[in-house]
Amino acid sequence: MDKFSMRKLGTALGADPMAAYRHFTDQQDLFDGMAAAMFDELELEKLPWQADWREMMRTYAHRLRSILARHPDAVPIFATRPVRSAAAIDVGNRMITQLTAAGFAPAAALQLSRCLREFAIGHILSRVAAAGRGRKPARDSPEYNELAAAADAAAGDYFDIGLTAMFDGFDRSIG
Amino acid sequence: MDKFSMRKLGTALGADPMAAYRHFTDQQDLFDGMAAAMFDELELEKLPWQADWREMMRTYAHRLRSILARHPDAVPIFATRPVRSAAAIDVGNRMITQLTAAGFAPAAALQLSRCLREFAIGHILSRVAAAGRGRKPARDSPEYNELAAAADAAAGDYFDIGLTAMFDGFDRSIG
DNA sequence: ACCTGAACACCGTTCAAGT
DNA sequence: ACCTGAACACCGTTCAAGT
Repeated sequence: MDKFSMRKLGTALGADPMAAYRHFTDQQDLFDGMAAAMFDELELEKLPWQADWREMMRTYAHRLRSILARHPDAVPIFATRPVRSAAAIDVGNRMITQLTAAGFAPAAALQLSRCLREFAIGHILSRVAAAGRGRKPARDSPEYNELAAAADAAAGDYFDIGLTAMFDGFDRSIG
Repeated sequence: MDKFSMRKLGTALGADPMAAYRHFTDQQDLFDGMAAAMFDELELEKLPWQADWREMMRTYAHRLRSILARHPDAVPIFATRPVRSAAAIDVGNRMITQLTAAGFAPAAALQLSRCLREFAIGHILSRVAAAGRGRKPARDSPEYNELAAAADAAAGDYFDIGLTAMFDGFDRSIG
């Protein structure tokens, strides 16, 4: 698959190259729509809102990660724009509500939710970025890739470890 | 300032539009160089390697954030590629060394350093992304921006709070 | 050996002309 | 009212031709 373009989108879907402009005013507008559509994949109704706040937030973060992992080419698009769709605002509000009910001050609840989202996005972004480089010969110094591979093997899948650290750290602010 | 291009880079520096190709083979190659140059701004020799591991990691994360904040247009470029420069490898090795000396298992040291970098990049990326949208009228629903602004005011600068949470969480793995 | 600029194969976006 | 495709102002990259 080669690089995305507005023209290719239309032709790939069997329409004329300008067809996208009949649905979106702009490339930015289309990208905003893509980010909102990815957020919708969270299926907010199915998130465990009634569970313990750690399980709720953990499930949210893991689902976000797996959505982004399914669309690696769209990760940079998702990561570089704030999503302000109805679903995004809804998820945000529910999270704050549940976290404050669990004992967090409103500001701390907001901070926790943001830290989590930022960590998840940074994490998947680095995974996608690293994956995008594996192919090339890297004629300069092939040792780097081996070193990176060895490091990856040693670190394993540390996403959940990072999440747990965040939870443990924020947990202290409840007492 | 309008969008970057290889041609504009040359002309902006008083040379011909193709001048960049005499120094870099590619746009990717130039971007890799930019990311490495930003990493060099860390001035690794001046990091507090001998300090407590928390202070060391905190200083590293804050310096990384302020470097990226100084170059907002380059943040997406930095965030979407792994930096494998000599300075980057050096910083990584020193961090692992100091963290293991502080009592972390090698794998945990690697995980902590990665979680921190990913959180820092995700954090600054979301700040840059949010800042890039403030200008537009947002004819659809101006309330979103006010809501976001109110939320920002309530959350304040929570970067250090996120860092501290990570530290506290990983601290438990030492005992 | 280095520099230049024309040329190629694309882009995003607009808009007059068709139906 | 919707669709089409030509046109405009760009891109990244290559490469023959100059010096």
